[in-house]
Amino acid sequence: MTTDTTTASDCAAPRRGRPRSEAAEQAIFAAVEELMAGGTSLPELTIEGIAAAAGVGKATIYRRWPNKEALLVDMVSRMEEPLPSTTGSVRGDLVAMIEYMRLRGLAKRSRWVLKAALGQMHSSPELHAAYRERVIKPRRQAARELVRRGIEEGELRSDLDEDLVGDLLVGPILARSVLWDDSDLEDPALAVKMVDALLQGLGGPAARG
Amino acid sequence: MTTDTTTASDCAAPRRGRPRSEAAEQAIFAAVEELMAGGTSLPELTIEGIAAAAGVGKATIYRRWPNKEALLVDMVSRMEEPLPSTTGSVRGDLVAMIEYMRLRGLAKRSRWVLKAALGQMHSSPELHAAYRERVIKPRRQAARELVRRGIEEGELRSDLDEDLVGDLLVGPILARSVLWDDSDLEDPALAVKMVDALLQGLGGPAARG
Amino acid sequence: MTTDTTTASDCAAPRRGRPRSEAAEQAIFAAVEELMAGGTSLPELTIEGIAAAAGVGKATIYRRWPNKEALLVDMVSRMEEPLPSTTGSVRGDLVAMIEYMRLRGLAKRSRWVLKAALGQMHSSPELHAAYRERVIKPRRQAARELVRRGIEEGELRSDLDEDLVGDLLVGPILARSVLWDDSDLEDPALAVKMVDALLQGLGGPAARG
Amino acid sequence: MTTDTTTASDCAAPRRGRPRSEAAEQAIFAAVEELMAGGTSLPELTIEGIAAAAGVGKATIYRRWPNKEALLVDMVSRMEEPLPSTTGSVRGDLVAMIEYMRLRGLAKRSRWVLKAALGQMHSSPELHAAYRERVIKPRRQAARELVRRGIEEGELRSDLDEDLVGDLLVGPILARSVLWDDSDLEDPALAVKMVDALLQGLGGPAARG
DNA sequence: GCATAAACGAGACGGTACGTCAGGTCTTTAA
DNA sequence: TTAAAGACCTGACGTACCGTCTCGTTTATGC
Repeated sequence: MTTDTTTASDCAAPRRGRPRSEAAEQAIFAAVEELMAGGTSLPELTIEGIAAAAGVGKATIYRRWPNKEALLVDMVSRMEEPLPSTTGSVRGDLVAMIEYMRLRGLAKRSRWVLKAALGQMHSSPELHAAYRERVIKPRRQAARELVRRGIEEGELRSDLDEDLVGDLLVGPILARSVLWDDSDLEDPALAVKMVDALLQGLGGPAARG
Repeated sequence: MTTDTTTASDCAAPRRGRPRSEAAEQAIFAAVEELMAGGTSLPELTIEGIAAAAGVGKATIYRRWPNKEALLVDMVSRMEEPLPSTTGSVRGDLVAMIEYMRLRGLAKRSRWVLKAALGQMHSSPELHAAYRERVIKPRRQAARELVRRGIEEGELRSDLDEDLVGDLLVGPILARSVLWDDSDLEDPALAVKMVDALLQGLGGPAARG
Repeated sequence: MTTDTTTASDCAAPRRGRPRSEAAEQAIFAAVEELMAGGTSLPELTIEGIAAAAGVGKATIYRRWPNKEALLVDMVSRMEEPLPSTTGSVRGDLVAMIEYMRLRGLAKRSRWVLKAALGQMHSSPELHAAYRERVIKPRRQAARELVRRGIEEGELRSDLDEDLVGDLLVGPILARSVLWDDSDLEDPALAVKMVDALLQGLGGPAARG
Repeated sequence: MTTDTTTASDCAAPRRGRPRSEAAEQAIFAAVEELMAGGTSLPELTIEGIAAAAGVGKATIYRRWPNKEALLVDMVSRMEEPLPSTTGSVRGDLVAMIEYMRLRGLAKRSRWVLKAALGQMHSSPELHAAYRERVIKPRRQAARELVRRGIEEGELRSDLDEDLVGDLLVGPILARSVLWDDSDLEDPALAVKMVDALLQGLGGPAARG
């Protein structure tokens, strides 16, 4: 999706000519953030505007990403930080993971990028795939890993499909952060409540009896 | 956002001048469906193209909706059918609701509209609000209603926030239908599995003990 | 070019149905004059605007004239007043004719119509012809008549083509009123100067000797 | 009104960015001529059509001229060739000047442009001014110059306003070429007849006696 | 050290779609 | 039947961006 020149710096070929300017790249990222922070909606965010705001030629952007969406996905995947999954118990890790997603959904800086990429990703199949490959899949993978560990350690039921359990855990927080209002994320105890409710089940006395 | 002509059909004023053509409206809807069915991606779906496919002037579209997104949201909300919430037990109703959403997510005809509106809705706040008001809110409302009934009848725990319970039930299926792949919806027993897992809880012997 | 209904009011047929509103016609004329007086340039003068300003439906205009230009030509030809050709000497009549054209060129009310029609008349051949037939031809005809009389009475040379003499007399004042600035028409003695200069000839001593 | 690129070719500033394509400019001019030659009337001559015929984007036209009229005025002023005022006697020069205007009025290639610009120039004051400044004023200036020379050399009367004399000479041919029919220009001896008639005067025996 | 080669800013290029406006026609209800 | 109102289809308007392509300049390397 993006060019390999930056990551593949250890390439054997000598790459003659003037190297790509790192400063330009940073200026582009900064311009996008600044524009979005300044109330620019996503369709209003044009390559032309980014180039102008960054003091950069349009070709300098197109040399790095084939289109606006690729640039955004690239920005998103760069913002992904490793899950802080280092806690002891599986329940604690689940809470940590959901809390992490809650905070990301709340964070002003990353929220628009998240929503943007999610929103626009349906436009083209390849972008959709790229986003799922680089952002969603790792998260689901981490969730599944956690679920597997929980099953092994007996903290989670073993008679259920791992993927299903993973989605039951991750789905609600994703829906709240992406599809609905931001106000639904403000409760600091949300992660704990969610995990506990899910672990214990929603059934009342009638169902439990 | 949308025209009042359909809802305000009981208006007292005589509405002078030539009335809006119902045929044109249907032609527009049909053209959108046809184009999307024909592999047109969402940004490729232009007002100009819709007008041409419908054999209609652009102004006839702009007279009804201010932009493409409003047209899509309108289409979505017209496709909304009342939930078949007529079953006996609360668990049965929950299954029915989730099954309904699963089928809607699978249905070729409505899926792209759903995704489209969801995807593009982040572009402008007013559209976002409109979509939430006319599509999401009713669904959440229905879910909450069901949850309340479940609590009253003892089928659901009474010590939890109703909204939270509603989201725990609705979130996973929404995430699967909107954010992820369509292949995750193919299991016909999915709704039953989800509801039962949620009601009984995900906790294993360690947590339960 | 225009409809005959107004002039042919003595038509034998009973003309069933609601008769055409004379008030509407006057309102249209008034609206055009008002708009033009209000600084509306000619391409800005739209049928739609006229109808709105006159409080009249567009169809009411189209029922009378096929297009904007026809309406203007009709207005021009209605404004044409008979030449005051009642004076004694031919020289006096020539001066009167040119003075009449000078005043028409200066008159705020008729100037824009004159220029408008002249300007737009090149757009379509039939309009061009209509304008020439109803406005230009009568003037040239009157001028030629005058020239013929002048030749008969010995006040004008008889060895020249009548049309040429007519144009030599009428051309300069027409050019000044239509093609050039309005400031060139302000001299009240212009008509006398022109006619006398033309009658006596522009040649100086060298040519005359 | 027009771009400076052609006239200000000696500009000191480096003119950054890709330079404007001379080929595109020529293609535009050619397209206009071709369209007009092909029977397109002036209001039918759209920017859209010109761009299509020239194989050029609309923006390429709008980058150079603010509207259709400016483009036409520019074309007219580029077609202006220097008057062939090199003859010996003042009378000869006058004949040459009027003959030149007669031929321009007859010339198929320039006639429509002339009429077009003259016709449309009344639409907007700035265009009117531009046309007068770049086309009409030079012609009148040349005529006045000639008149002054004629007065000095005694070939023209010295007791008349120079401007008036100029208009008496130029007005008739202008009226014939612009306002009236083309058939009035066909006589090859027209210029000589006009000048001689004007120099000798139109007055007959009665006036002369 | 000096050519080579690529990236740089700027901005013009051919296009496409935008949302608006007006043209001229047609279909309502009211007079 | 005409009037007003206003919706209809058509098509041009002038603008904004798209993604590509020159320009002249700058900046690294490699001969």
